[in-house]
Amino acid sequence: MSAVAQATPHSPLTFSALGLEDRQVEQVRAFWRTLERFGPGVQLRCREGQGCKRGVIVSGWACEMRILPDGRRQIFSFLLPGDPFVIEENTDIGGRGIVALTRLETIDWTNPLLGVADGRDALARAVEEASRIKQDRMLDQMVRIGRLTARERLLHLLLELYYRLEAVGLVRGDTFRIPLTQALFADALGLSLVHINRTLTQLRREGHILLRGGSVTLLSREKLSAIAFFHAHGAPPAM
Amino acid sequence: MSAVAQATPHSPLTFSALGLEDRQVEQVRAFWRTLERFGPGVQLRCREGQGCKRGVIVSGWACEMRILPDGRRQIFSFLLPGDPFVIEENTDIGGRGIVALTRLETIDWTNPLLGVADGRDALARAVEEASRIKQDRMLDQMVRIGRLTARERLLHLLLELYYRLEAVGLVRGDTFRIPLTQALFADALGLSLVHINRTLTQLRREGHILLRGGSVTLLSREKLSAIAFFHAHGAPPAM
DNA sequence: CGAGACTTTGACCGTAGTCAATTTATGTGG
DNA sequence: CCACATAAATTGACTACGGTCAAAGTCTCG
Repeated sequence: MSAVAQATPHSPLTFSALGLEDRQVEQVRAFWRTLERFGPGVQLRCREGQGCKRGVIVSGWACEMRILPDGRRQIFSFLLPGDPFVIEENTDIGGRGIVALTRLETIDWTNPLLGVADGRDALARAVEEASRIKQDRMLDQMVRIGRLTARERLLHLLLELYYRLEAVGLVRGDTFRIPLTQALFADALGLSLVHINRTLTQLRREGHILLRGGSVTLLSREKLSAIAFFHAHGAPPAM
Repeated sequence: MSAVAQATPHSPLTFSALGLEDRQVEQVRAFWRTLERFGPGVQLRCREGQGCKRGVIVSGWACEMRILPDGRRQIFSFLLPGDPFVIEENTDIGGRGIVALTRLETIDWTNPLLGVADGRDALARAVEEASRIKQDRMLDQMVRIGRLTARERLLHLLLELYYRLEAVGLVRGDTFRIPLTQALFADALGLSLVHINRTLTQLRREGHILLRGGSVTLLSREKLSAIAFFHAHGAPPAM
């Protein structure tokens, strides 16, 4: 419970996982000086000439997406508090953009911790692990849009978000805040806005979910997981 | 003229012809001792207890896929000669399996080259680059199955395979060998076998492609790329 | 030549898309 | 606190892309 932990009210995972010692607090302060803020809809970009930028989401949501020349969009993944990300230089067509979905805060994790051998290893390991889990989620996303039905896709995505947010302490009971419009669901799941609406309505009528005013509640995650073939990734509780 | 793609058991090349120094010959021999063969349909697995296995495809095709409990399949990517791959321990449900689609030859790239400083760096860089490009292709795959129509998906995938195979010298003119059944196309593109068949028939009738007996010809890649919103990855010709 | 795998075709169905209008938040300035 | 503007959600009518089922035709290879 150091000053560090208190400085991250929205993101309990990021630093506690690193086990920083007191003498490293100054390093962390430097870390926080790299804080950046973005408004909803803003695309994250890296400085001119720099190869790329590596950061971590502190608060807010973002997404990785591509836009086709004719306007179709595909969202690849959602970035939640605690998630590391990399912005590539090539930000335009054919690439992958990162866009803030809410007010967003990020920090840089490349420079400040250089030289802190211990923290660096822990950080590297944590980021590597996060990267591995993210790859798994990319595969989940492909299965969703490639082989699941609309209702399965929605439930599968909601379950993923539930467990990711739970891991960073952003779930209360069975409920969490979700700043996604139905248009964003559509672009993430490869469906039309209208069909998302109808499927959500159906799921509500069947008593599977509650969804209003930016909050979702998943009733009986057990049952929903079975319906949507969902399996959680990351640190498995094993038994 | 890729050495990797062409190197086969029949290759009569002598080491002296390659200009290798004596001390390197043993390294290369060790390298080739890790050659493994798999038959079509066989799933690649790692030794018991080992964390994972890293290899490179020498000849043949494979794919990464997941199978759902109810039998639905999603193919994530195809592995072609020259492609590096990693086999994870957890090979079962919820994971990602690598399956040979043809007779397959692979080599290990972890042990043998350790200690060859120069080669190690080059190898590491090459694999890192390959990994980056593969990530980009994963995003392409998501756009395909999430936002493209059946005809666009097929053309987009065929174009990807064309350029990847061209890069390793496996294309002659506009034509290349493609060991994929229509069922595999279906599982890769999130469509049904029947619809793949109809779409292919249509593309043939329209004069876009030739496809018979395991060979494809792409007529006018320019036009097809425009239709399918295709952009090649990897070493960009830039100008 | 025969068995099995693969492809092709037809008939019909259903999930999801499109278009368009209406209703309901959400938010902002007066 | 209300009026208005805008974004988001909802609903209906209709369309169509793609799925399913089933049968027949081809190709391969032992």
